[in-house]
Amino acid sequence: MVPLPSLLSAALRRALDALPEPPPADFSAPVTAAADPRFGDYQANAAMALAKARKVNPRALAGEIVEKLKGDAELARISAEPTIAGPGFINFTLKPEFLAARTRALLDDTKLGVPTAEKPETVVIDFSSPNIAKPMHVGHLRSTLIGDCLARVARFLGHKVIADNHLGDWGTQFGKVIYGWKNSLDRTRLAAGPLAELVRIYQVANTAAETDPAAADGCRAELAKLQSGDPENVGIWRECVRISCEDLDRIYARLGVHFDFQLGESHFNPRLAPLVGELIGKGIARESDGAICIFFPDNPKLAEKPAIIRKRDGAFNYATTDLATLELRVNDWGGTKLWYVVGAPQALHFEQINAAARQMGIRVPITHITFGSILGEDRKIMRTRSGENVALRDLLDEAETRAAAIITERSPDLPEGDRAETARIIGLGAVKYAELSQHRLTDYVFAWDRMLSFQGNTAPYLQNAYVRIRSIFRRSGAEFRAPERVVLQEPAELALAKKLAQFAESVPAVIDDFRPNLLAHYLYELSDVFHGFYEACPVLKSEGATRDTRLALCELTARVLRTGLDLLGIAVPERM
RNA sequence: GUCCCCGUAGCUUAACGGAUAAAGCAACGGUCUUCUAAACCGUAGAGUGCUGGUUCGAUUCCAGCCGGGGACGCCA
Repeated sequence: MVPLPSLLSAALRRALDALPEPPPADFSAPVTAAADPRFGDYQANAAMALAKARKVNPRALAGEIVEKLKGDAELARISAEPTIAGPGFINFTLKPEFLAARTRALLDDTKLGVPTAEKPETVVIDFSSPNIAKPMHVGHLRSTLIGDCLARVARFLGHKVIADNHLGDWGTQFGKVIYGWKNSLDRTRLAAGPLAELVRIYQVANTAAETDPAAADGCRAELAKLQSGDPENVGIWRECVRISCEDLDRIYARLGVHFDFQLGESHFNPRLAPLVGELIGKGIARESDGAICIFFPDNPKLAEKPAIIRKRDGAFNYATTDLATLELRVNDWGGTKLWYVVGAPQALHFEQINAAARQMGIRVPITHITFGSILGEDRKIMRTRSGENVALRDLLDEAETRAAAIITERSPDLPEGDRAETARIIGLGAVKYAELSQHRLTDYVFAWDRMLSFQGNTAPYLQNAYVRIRSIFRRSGAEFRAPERVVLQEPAELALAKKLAQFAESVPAVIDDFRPNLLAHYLYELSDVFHGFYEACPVLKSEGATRDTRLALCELTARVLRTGLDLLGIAVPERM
């Protein structure tokens, strides 16, 4: 199904081409949803843009374009006669009959009007990427939720998506973990809470390394032994990875986040030395101050910022692993787009990776999808080591607890057995929506009340709209059957039908600029319009075609809400 | 010092270069004998950090400044 803006834009293009002096083929003539209902439903600023280039009066040019539009039979089917307003806007108002037909057609479309990508890509998305041996905290939320949402949306649009969790399972911290394991492990605690014990021994070793040079040397020695393949240390490392992954799997299951692969940094270990050798051989990398570096003399911004791919002590690092990962994603997985949902502090790193990839002959676009920082009360970025930041599990627990309290208070009739599950859905939804509904580049200070709000522009508001619809269908006592015809009369019906048709535009917009908040915003508006419809238009008390139409609008709204929320990774309850 | 991101009502946020800057929270006042009041309606509240520039049109693009966050060779 072709989205409405595309249909209108095509008509506009035909009109432009019919002008005595048509604009060039690359002149873009987009049609967008009107900023204000008073201006109709859709608007085009092509006349103003074209008039600017030609230095003519925009309103006069708009008049010429509208004259051509009037002769367009296809447009006449969709829109009333376009009008000219303001400095030269061309405004379209959809015909109720057209909107009714579209609403009816959407009921038969499993994609709810969202067009499939014309050119399907193989997108490899790198997100979440926590470090092993540390519990996930609220700072991990952004990458995890944004990445998961982008993966869901890209998949829905028809792209092949490979979600990869690039676990930090092979770093300097393992020297400390192993040192701690050998010197201060408490087996009883390990049995009781494996991950907590790993964190504890890490912290003990870390503190020791900071104060006692002998302990610091010990940590380094354990790391060196691990990296050289010492069986005992490798065994301890494996056990740590197993413990951590069990914990991570639980939290991802709870979040409903899915990965196709979870290849940690360690996976690429065997490839690092050969890769560096090849890069030296090809003249891409060279020695500098004892380290092996890739220089970027052609890039002014990176001219003095080489990427170090082998440290002076012979060890490899982050950049080396990322380049090896890149090879796998492009050569073995056939990735045609690589997306990295990683915090803004790593911007320089990814510029280097991008530049290095080009020198290696990799042409696949690499996009670093940055996001703002989650700050602590001190307005400083939340870091894993600072300790006082909130564990992700605690946040989710608190979300469910608060949701459960509200359910008990407001919905005492909800069966006891359903309450825990409903609290889970609502609590988790609130947390996810709080994150996904805001612009990804905004920094924000973590606050419980912000993450756990259940009123206003929140997930429960959208879930409540869905629940109200489900309630109507429960009371109607009959399965929904799509009517022969949809007949739109009331303003609230028309408004809802228009908003439903815009789902088709909202979903692709998420991918265009990696902005889940655009979809969240659309779903909020849809819910808002629905609540207005709900107040104005009784469904079950109406009769005949009106009742059929209203039931159809309810059903479609429910489908769009369920689908849209699912793209955000948010579930819907049947009751709340 | 160089570079990157951010700066919008009291608070939290929204707005492909477009029309009178849009919501939520908090405040105040109304709506449950009528499909779930986690809802709806109404009142009040900013002219988008500052100064310039480009444009018919700037919250959006450009320059400088101020404020906040971050990055800048052997952490990841």
